[in-house]
Amino acid sequence: MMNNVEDTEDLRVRRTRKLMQKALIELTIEKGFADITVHDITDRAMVNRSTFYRHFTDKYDLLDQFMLKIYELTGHQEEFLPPGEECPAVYKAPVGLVNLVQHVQTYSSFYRVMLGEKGDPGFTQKVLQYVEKRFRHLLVNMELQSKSTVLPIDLLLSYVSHAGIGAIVWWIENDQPCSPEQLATWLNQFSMADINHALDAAR
Amino acid sequence: MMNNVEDTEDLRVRRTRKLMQKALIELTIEKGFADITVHDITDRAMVNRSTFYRHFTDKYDLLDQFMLKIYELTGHQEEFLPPGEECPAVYKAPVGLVNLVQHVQTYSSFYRVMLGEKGDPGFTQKVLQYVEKRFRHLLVNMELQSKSTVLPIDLLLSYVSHAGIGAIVWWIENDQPCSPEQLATWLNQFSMADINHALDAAR
DNA sequence: GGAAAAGTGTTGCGTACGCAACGGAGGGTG
DNA sequence: CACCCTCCGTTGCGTACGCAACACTTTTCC
Repeated sequence: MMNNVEDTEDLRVRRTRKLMQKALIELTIEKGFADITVHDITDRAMVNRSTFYRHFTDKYDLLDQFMLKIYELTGHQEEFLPPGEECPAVYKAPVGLVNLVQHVQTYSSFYRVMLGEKGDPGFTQKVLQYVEKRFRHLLVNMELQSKSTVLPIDLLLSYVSHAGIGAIVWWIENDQPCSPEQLATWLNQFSMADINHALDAAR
Repeated sequence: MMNNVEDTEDLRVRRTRKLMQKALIELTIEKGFADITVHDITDRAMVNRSTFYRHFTDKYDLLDQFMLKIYELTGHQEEFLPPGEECPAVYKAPVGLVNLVQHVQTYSSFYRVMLGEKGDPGFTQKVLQYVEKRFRHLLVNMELQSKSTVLPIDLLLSYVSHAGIGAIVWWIENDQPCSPEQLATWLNQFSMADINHALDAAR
């Protein structure tokens, strides 16, 4: 039991989880995350309540497993700036970032709620932590993290992470006024500019 | 096995059937009824193919079971004109008719295909036969069917049934330009006028 | 306050379903 | 013709799930 992340070949398992995730998303949009009960979810998903506990410990666990999609989408961050190289005037946004923004667009109603007042603070925190982690990873790949001695690196990370979430929030609360690729490109430009600016200051 | 119409308490059974009906509707809209295979349906519904045959003999059977909804919606035809009474200028449409039109509206994309060139002729025939049956039932309730000796009653039934379908087709192919209640009222007015006219001619 | 109701989390047993495999009927392509 | 491929329809076995019931905690309401 509680075979959490892994492959789960059985069609019944995949279907059941999909139905419950779908129910969670719909219900979150309708009444906010806090007011949702396990009974609500299983009712909507046409699944017995006991089955819920075979897969998840609670609704937060279900939410976490939904977030795995984000990890998958951004898991392969192939592209990064070669060390010491100047930033070109026009960036092509990394594939992972475009995937992420497209994913947000697909579930925009859900994210609008979850990142807002009727959402879950823990969710926002987890998203922030993951974004920070990705940025930290990026800096490691750039082999530049050691140079930054003047400006605290954690300040920089918190800064760009919150900024990225801010851009996403603006985007979904204004009904995605630009394409995902456009937003991803801007996000990439701004965050890279911030990072490079911080590194310049540190030199 | 093959417990066709009945209650089917088990949640798994109801869910499985619902998922397959949903898949059928979606696929019909996407590629037409003729091109759908059992594999397509089970794939979309996230159900094993063998499970399909536990519930239905083929896709036509699945389609038939979807039509049961129509029978349920129109099953209780409470209101009908008292015999010999004059038709009032403004009708209130029968509940069953309003329910039917609302149901068509809910699945309008599906009916648009099914009643059109990419649909199934047998489906249209079944709808027509059912509508005829309802009209025949109505005439029996009005206790007026015996009076019609000049005009063949089957001609009248075929006339008003096809006319009703025609109105529905116009309605869904023009994106429901009026409310279901409005359409139901018109349908009721016209068909009742036709029936009474035929009866007058027979007198 | 105290009772009723709603929500959580767990259990054993029966069953609907997934899986793999089968044979068979078209239906195109060399 | 033989060959492959798709789709159909069925079967036996193992398993995920539904159901009912349970104790417990938290909410709601008079």
